[in-house]
Amino acid sequence: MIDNLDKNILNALTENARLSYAEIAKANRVSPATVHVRVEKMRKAGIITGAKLSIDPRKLGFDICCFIGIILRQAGDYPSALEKLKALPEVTEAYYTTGQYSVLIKVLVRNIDDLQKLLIERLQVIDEIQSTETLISLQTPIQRTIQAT
Amino acid sequence: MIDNLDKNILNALTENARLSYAEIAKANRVSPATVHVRVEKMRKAGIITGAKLSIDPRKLGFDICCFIGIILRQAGDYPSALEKLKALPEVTEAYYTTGQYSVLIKVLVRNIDDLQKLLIERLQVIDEIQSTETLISLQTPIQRTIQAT
DNA sequence: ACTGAAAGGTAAAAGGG
DNA sequence: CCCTTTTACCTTTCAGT
Repeated sequence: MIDNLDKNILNALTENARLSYAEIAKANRVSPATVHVRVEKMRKAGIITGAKLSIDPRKLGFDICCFIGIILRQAGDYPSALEKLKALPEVTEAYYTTGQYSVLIKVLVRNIDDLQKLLIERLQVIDEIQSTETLISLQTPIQRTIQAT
Repeated sequence: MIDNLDKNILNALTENARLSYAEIAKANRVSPATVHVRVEKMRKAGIITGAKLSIDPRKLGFDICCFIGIILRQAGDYPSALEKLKALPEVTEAYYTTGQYSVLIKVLVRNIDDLQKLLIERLQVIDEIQSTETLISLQTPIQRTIQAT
């Protein structure tokens, strides 16, 4: 399926997506054309889905990161609740989960006031939501990508 | 601090980090060199922290994504617990949080067996950890970056 | 399937308004 | 502060092995 060269290319690019194919090629003693072919192959296979710039949300004024565990009234409420969550730009991630909560979302907001408004005026008014539990993230000490092995 | 051009560049690149400066320049009716200067400025300011390849973990055999809420025995246990969590490659994210849990981690594993082994043999044996609660993510319907506004 | 060379395009640096 | 120009490098393609 994927060999060592593929893995090395993936691991190099997941660290730094703007690394040139030429440099990766040199490190792996192959030609830049080969790196190009491999990347295209993995893109077509759906292994590589894109490349995103990493930005520091705090530098853009989003000082608060938190997770909100959402408990829905009924399991069947999930699709319509999701549509309403998608409409909130502060919600950057959502996970449909088993366990404690039905949905776990990650939100970025500018300050505590914005968080409070989001919770009271835009989340808790959603009919499908029974209750929410907020976990404010004080620090993000680990942030990395899975290594291809 | 940052103007509209900066914001447009950020939003374009957060969507697709391999977009060429020439294309961004054309869309904003400025020269490619200007885009380059702005990007460098934002990199030096710490707004842009890097670029990462997005990959599909399932295509690499990591079929299970879950969040684990960790309750520590004592608040002071955090630094040493964190070091032990960093040593586990399956832990891709960690958040130090207020509320329900002390630490929330995101883990990627290949299958249920690996999850069970991780929980029992490598997490619950950590002295600083009092208890854990696992939320298995069945689906990730929202995954996006904050928009600069 | 990889390589090497060729063509086109892009990034980065320098100079001018 | 932004533009144009320039140079060097990079990506991408294709014929050949």
